[in-house]
Amino acid sequence: MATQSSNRFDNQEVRVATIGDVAREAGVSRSTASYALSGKRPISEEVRRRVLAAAEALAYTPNAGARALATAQTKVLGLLAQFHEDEFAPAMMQYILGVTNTARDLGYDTLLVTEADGVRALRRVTDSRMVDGVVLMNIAHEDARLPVLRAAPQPGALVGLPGDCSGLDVFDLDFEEAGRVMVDHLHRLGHRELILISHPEHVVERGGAYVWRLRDAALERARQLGVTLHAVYGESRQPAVGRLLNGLLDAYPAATGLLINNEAVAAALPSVTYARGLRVPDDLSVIGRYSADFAATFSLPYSFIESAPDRLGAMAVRQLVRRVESTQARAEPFVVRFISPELVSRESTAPPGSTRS
Amino acid sequence: MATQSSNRFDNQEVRVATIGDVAREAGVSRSTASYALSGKRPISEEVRRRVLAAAEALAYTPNAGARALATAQTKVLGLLAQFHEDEFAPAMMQYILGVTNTARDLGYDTLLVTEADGVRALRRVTDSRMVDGVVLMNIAHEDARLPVLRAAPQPGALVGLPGDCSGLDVFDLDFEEAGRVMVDHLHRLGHRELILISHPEHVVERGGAYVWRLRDAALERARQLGVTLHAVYGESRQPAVGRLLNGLLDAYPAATGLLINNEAVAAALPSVTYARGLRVPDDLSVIGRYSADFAATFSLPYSFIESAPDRLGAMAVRQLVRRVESTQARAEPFVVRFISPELVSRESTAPPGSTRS
DNA sequence: CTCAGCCTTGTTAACGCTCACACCAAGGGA
DNA sequence: TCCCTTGGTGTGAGCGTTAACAAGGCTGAG
Repeated sequence: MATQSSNRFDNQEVRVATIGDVAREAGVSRSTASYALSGKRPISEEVRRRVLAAAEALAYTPNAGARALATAQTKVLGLLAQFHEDEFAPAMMQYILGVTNTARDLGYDTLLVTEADGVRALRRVTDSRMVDGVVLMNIAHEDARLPVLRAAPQPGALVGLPGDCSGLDVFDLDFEEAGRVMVDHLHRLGHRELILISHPEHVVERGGAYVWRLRDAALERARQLGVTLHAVYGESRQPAVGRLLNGLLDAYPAATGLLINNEAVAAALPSVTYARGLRVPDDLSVIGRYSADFAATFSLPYSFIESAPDRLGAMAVRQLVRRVESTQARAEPFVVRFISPELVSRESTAPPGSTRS
Repeated sequence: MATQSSNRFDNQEVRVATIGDVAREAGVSRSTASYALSGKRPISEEVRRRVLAAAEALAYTPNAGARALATAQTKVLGLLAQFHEDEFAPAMMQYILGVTNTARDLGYDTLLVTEADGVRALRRVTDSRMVDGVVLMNIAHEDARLPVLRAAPQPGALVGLPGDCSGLDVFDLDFEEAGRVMVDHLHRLGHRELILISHPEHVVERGGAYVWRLRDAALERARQLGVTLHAVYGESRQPAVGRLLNGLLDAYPAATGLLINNEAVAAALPSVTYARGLRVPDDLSVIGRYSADFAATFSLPYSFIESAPDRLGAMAVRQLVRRVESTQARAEPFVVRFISPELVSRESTAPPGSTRS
């Protein structure tokens, strides 16, 4: 179970090379070594070679803490995500990867903070100057973190739309348009009674605006088109999801289309339709809202609105880094950008067949 | 689209309070303020109150970079995860949360590094002293990062079993035992022909030992028990997964049990069984291997071996922090710990019914 | 009365890096 | 001839924090 061999920590700390060591090895001053490495002022070819060789030989890597102290830049971005009880964590992964990968491409590392108390977490990472900027996720309509962010010395970017965007760069899917696209699409095919399943009610209570943004826009469009739309809260776990779906299909036998603004419900739907002998799209047309990646990994055969989590994460990071790196960019007005919902066809919609009932 | 209001970065940097400001405000020296805040040496009640009040009034938070430089401790752990093309990212989320949450409980933040080049990433975060220790995930049998980790000045912990554990703390599910438990369980119920679906072949080629560890142990046990076991590679995406499953069920009509060591395949199975009119467990017994959380969110109705990602992440972090914080703990021998596979019943197994064919 | 020893606080030197400010030599224009 | 520029390099201060060392005042024992 446990090896008896002694370990590499037995002998005292191996001292790692500093820029002073590199300078000595190359026979120059510390600043010359620094400049040769950074290229921030002209250095003779001869000296530059010697410094580079010395750095290579000593496997020199600048000490991040020291550099941060001297430059007031950490080259780290904070990523604040909140995972509430009962939330659908797996879908989050795509957003996170969008952020970490883009950050790295731009030369930044990412501090992932999943602390439940988001306000305290944000205050901690900004006040301590651990990060040059922050990306906030899981934005609530009235998000308690926003006042803290606005007062922070570092810039920040949001993935998700809050009630008040002032003083912030905001990126989100255009959920209103997504709702309209869903309704339009099925209306055009001839559907006249639809069901829209959103997230669980507690998500709304927590201020998850994307729920009502899509729903209200869908309801409005349905009203304009004379389509009946039953908008209901969803569930995020089994067996509640299954019960809910069966209950809805029983309650609205004339509904011929299903709109799903909730990954967990979409994931649960295939089992239910198969169990009930419903054919998609012959008996029931379905449109979801998630990412292509998510669809592929979870065998979701439905047409869907691409939620583009990676693109959103990337956009937020790019704007954030712009502000971090340029005083000029810092002074620019804040932006609120929406990604247009794109309907990806998986052929799960068709003109309504005979009524299901 | 963009507000015209000027922003808070227009005026120059708000200088944030340093410990010097706190000291001045409290009328003491910097070191006294430091000691009063850290409690590392006795301070009179009177002075301590003054310092605390000053710190409070100035909203003082220690500068992380400066502290790191002075103490040679960053209070940050690195989490190195590699997301290979075509890998099943969502299942990763649970492991990550296990790490970040436990780290935070112990007073550490987490630097999430998802860079494709894991060796370079590891070298960067350790050499630059950005982190006090690292947790490595997605361990390959011959993982190129391990030599780097062994040579690093910081301790590290692995989630996943490499070929050579020397000089490392390792935590993993006991995949061998998991394979045996699966086979034993179905054998006891009377099954005599089973199919085991693993990960895609490229996972094995990349050195994903958990694939063959479970498989080989299952094959060995099956041999001992006189059970026929068809072990095959899986797929991780639609529509390949569906094709694979259908193909297998056609190819082995006498098989009455399915063992699934692959989240993506498990997620895809319900659609296939429903489509084929197969009842679980009446016509087919199924056992998966994933986490309870995963099962709940993805409506997976199968009995499964709990893979306990959160527990593994937490164990790794706890051991890592022990080593980071205590010279004594550093000198202790390295450990390799396996979590025992626990079979969680969802009643998807039963004695074999009439042969499916 | 003196001095060891404790309690409390201050002084100062790091930690490793960057950058503003010299400084020097060589070359070119007036 | 002198001065000014320009290219190349060194010196040293400072980033904010900690901690080793020093030092003062007080108590109590001899």
